[in-house]
Order: sequence, then structure tokens, then C-alpha cells
Amino acid sequence: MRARLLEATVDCLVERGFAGTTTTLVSERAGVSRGAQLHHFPTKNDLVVAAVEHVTMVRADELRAAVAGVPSGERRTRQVLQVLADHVTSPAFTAALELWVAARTDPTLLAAVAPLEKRVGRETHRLTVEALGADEEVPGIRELVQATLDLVRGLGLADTVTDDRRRRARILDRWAEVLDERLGVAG
Amino acid sequence: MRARLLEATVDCLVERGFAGTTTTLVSERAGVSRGAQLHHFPTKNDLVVAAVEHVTMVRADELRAAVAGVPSGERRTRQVLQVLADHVTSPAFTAALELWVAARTDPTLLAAVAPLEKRVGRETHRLTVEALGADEEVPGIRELVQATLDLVRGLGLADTVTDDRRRRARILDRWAEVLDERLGVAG
DNA sequence: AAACAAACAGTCAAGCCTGACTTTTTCTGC
DNA sequence: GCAGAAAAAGTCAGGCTTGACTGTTTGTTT
Repeated sequence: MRARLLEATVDCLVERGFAGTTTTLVSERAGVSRGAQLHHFPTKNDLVVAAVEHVTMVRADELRAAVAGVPSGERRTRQVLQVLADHVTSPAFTAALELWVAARTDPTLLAAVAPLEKRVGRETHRLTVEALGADEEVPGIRELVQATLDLVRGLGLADTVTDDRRRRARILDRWAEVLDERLGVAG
Repeated sequence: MRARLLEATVDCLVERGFAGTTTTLVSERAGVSRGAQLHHFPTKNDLVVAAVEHVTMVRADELRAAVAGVPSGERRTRQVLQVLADHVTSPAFTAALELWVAARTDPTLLAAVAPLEKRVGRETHRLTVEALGADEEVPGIRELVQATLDLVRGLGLADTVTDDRRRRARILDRWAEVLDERLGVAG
């Protein structure tokens, strides 16, 4: 019941955006009555925050699994970048983007989103460090990993307006080269 | 008259977001009558697209001026990055972000935003190449510049949720080092 | 000077979203 | 088997936004 509501909410966020996501629409999509929905999530904000948290957790597991499946070797860095790139073009990222932008001008929503984002950010960073085999003790390496995450975020944002997969691929190819060179040696 | 409307629209976008920007509110802020507004911009979409186009053009001039003011020398690359970082934390970027996200789920808006974004993207790229003194003939350099722009976009997005200036600064410090090394020598 | 066109100002009704209220159903405990 | 509580379903009113309509002013041309 809860799960159905959350998934319907994410679908709505992706398809119609935050403003276009009405609680009525979600309840209809989820096949859940208006009252039942209101019972679980009293307000729209409660619903969307829970939905993004839910999809983020699911997505985190997928990310871990994808990273675990990447073989070590020559092109590992590039493939890890691909996993990240796939993430920022996924519905989970799109839904989160809608939430970020909405939260920017809604204090109530921001109060709920900020801590969630902090947790997710830390976890993603940790995962990326591990996946890349980066040694954060080396000065500058931590910043490169952060830059990598901000880069893919930027690519994800650009993707929502103009989907140019080949451009993304070329940029990531190049980025992987930089990373490979920098991660191996002392920064 | 038009200018007042456009600037009031940008202010509203920044303060209240796309959904919170009502045509009524804009006309009140601009001190322009409802009918006058409707005369210049028949629909809300017309208004916001024109507003973002306007602020983008103004901002482009400021960017050019800022870049022109950066002295050549040791820390030029870092300072150019700072100009870009300042841009993605400016109201112009925030307003554009609102527009991108809104356009994602509004075909009419997307039709108007896409070509604008293409033009602006090209122009920004050109400006950055020039500012960094990058030689695009060298393979891989073009992708590095694109990566730089996507990186700052990502930083700008992160800034809307959690404003962490020091984190940004460290990342840009590091990236400037990488760029300096890469731009000088053949990629 | 007068008439016409264009820009401007104010009002308003239709449509929609949100969240509260009331009724019905289902499940649990006695 | 029954009673009560919890969950679910449906309905509805209040509030808000949008863009259309009507009246007024200003400027220009003859």
C-alpha cells in the first residue's frame, strides 16, 4: 500500500514534475483511495519526500550492485563513471531534481530534504571512493571524487533539457583518463 | 515597461520558483497593469522565456566583462573558474534552472527553451575556451572544457540545496591544477 | 481640433488543487 | 458471533490562478 503510493508518486514526479503531481492523481494511479493516502501521508510534502527517499534507497542498492559487477582492469574507471552517468539519467535522479528545485523555495520541504540529501551525498561519496579505489589520504584526491560527482550531476541536469548521449560519453571518456592518471599517482 | 516586467519575473522565479510565479504577482511587482502585461506577453510561458532570455543576455555581458578583467598569469585559470562559479550561483542561473525543470514536463515551454539553451551553451563554451586559452585543435581539450562547464553546472545545482562555498572552492582549486597541466601540454 | 488606433487598467468567471469531513468496509479481540 | 476500532472510500468546500472581457487613457494622423 505504502509502496504503491510511493512508486506512483515517483512516476508522477518524473512525468509531470512537482507542480503537476497532485495528491489526487497519485491516489488514482496507485489505486488507493484519497482517504487512505491521507492516512499514510497527511500532506503532499510528506508524500513526495517519502517517495524520493524510497526511490533513493532502492537506487542505492542498484548502484552498489552495479559497481560490484564491474570487473577490475583497464577500463574499470570508465565503467564506474558509466554507472554514475546511468544513475543521473534515471527516474530516481529526475525525481530528486524535481524535489531539489521545489525545496529551494519551500522552507518546509527544504527542512525535510536537506538532511536526506546530506545522508545520500555522504553515502554516494563513500561508494564512489570505494568503486574507484581512490586513496583519500592523498591530498586532492577527495576533491577529485567530489568533482566527479558534481560533474555527473551537471551532466544529469543537462540531460533533462537536451539528451545528448554521445557528448556525455566523450566527456566521460576524457574524465576517466584524468582520473586514472591522478588516482594512481600521488596528487 | 518590458524591462520592468522581465526583471520582476526573474525576481519571482528566484524567490518563489516557477510554480510560485504568477502573472498577477509579476504585474504587481513590476508596477504594470494586468492588461499591459497581457499585451506584451500573452501567456505565462511567453513571459518567463523572455525573462530568462533577457537575464541570460545581460549575464553574458557581465561574464565577458569579468573574464576580460582577469589578469593573465599564474592563477588565471583558477580565477576564470571562479567567474564561472559565480555565474552558477547567480540569480540568472537560478532562474534558468527553474525554467529547465519546468520545461522538462511542459512541451510548449520546452519548444521555446531548447533553442535558447543551445545558443547560450555554444556561446558560453566559446567564451570559456577563449578565457582559458584552450587549443581545441588538441584532441581531448574540447571535452575538458565541456566537462568544466558541466562541473560548474553541477556545483550550481548543489548550491541551491546546500550552500557550501568552501567545498566549492577546494574542488575548483583542484580542478584548476588539472586544467593548467592539461591545457598547456598536448592532451 | 477631432477621430481613430493602440496601449493600458480593472474586473471576473471558470477551472483546479488541497485537505477536511462523513460513510462504509474490514479486521481483530472477546 | 458480535462489537469496536482502524483503514479505506467518496464527497465537498475553500482558496487560488489564469486569461478573457470591458472600459479608459494616450498619442498620432488628418
